Amino acid sequence: MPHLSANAERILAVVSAIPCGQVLGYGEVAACAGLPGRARLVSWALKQAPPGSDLPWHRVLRANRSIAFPAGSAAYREQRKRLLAEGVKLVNGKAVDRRTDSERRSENDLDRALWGPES
DNA sequence: TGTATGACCCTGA
DNA sequence: CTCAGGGCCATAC
Repeated sequence: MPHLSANAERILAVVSAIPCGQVLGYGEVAACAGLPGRARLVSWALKQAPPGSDLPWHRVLRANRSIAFPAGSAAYREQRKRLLAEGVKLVNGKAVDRRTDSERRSENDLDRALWGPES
């Protein structure tokens, strides 16, 4: 196994800690690993990561929540497949994790209860 | 040593 | 919404 830098190790650790059904941006992962502004290092680390590992690489998206691979490529389809399998919706090429969705739903319910059905 | 490339990001127009 | 400009870091040539 090639020896990865400490930075790359931290990055991969953060990625592996992303809960199922949730997604993070490259920049967010970098910041979470204590490397703000080093989004590029995240992509590099993911490429270096051994295939076959349990690393949930598919939960890492762009800052705008879109898949980083060229649309239609094999990797793109693979990532989309894995995300859908975890309940992550893909609307207009952009991902919406379940947590945000349910939060928004309960938020709407609360708003309706407090303010009434119409605005 | 210097340039080019990438699973990127932010700001401003 | 798009586009351009600058920043970022590791690798390859």
